[in-house]
Amino acid sequence: MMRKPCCDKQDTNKGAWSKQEDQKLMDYILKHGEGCWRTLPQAAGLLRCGKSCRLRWINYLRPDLKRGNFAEDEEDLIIKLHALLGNRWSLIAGRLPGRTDNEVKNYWNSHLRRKLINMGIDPNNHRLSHKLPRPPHMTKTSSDATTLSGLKLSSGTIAQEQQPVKSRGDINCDQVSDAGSCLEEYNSCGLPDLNLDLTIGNIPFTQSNRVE
DNA sequence: AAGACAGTCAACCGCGGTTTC
DNA sequence: TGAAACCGCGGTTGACTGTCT
Repeated sequence: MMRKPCCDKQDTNKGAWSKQEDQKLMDYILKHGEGCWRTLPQAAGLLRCGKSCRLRWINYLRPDLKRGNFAEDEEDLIIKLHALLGNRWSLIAGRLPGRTDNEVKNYWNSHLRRKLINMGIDPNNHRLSHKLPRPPHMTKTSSDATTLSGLKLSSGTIAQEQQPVKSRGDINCDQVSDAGSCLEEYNSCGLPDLNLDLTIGNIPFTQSNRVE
């Protein structure tokens, strides 16, 4: 027997969520917990598809969300992780308590990308870009390393050359599937030691607590 | 004051992997 | 075992807001 489609798109609302919808979703999940997004809208009395409910909960309603401006250590961590993982926003967000992948992605695209470009760093591969104008503090010859609020960026390969991601789950470091193992692979590949301290607050990046 | 433009971010879309039947 | 639905992800869009001219 075939399953029913997740929702009848003709009968669902789209666009911005109203306060009433938020409240219904919040009440339902706080009472029944997350999961079964397909049946949730009807059970919660919402004219939304399950996908939309999930997104709204994860990105906006979850009580453990931090929201507000990103701290400097959060910025540094995003940059470090992006150098390692590329646009794997969910993995990056997993290392930032209270942040969502959507939030990290938006922040990267609107702030951090430009910040790196202004520093003369190509945000795609985290290499110094020779085509871009380099700020004065980066032109000195005594040391060809620069610091981004504590993030040491050597002049050579800062991260692995970011190759186009062919498909989901396809990542450098021989198909590793998470940041922790990627770090191990990364260091064993003979690549530069980046001294990547991937911690935020008091949550160190370890194999035991790594995101899946 | 108003129109143009740029920046931000919530939400949608479509894809690929996984699960279910 | 294969087809279809589910789920989660990254890319993209579009509404809204702030700034500039």
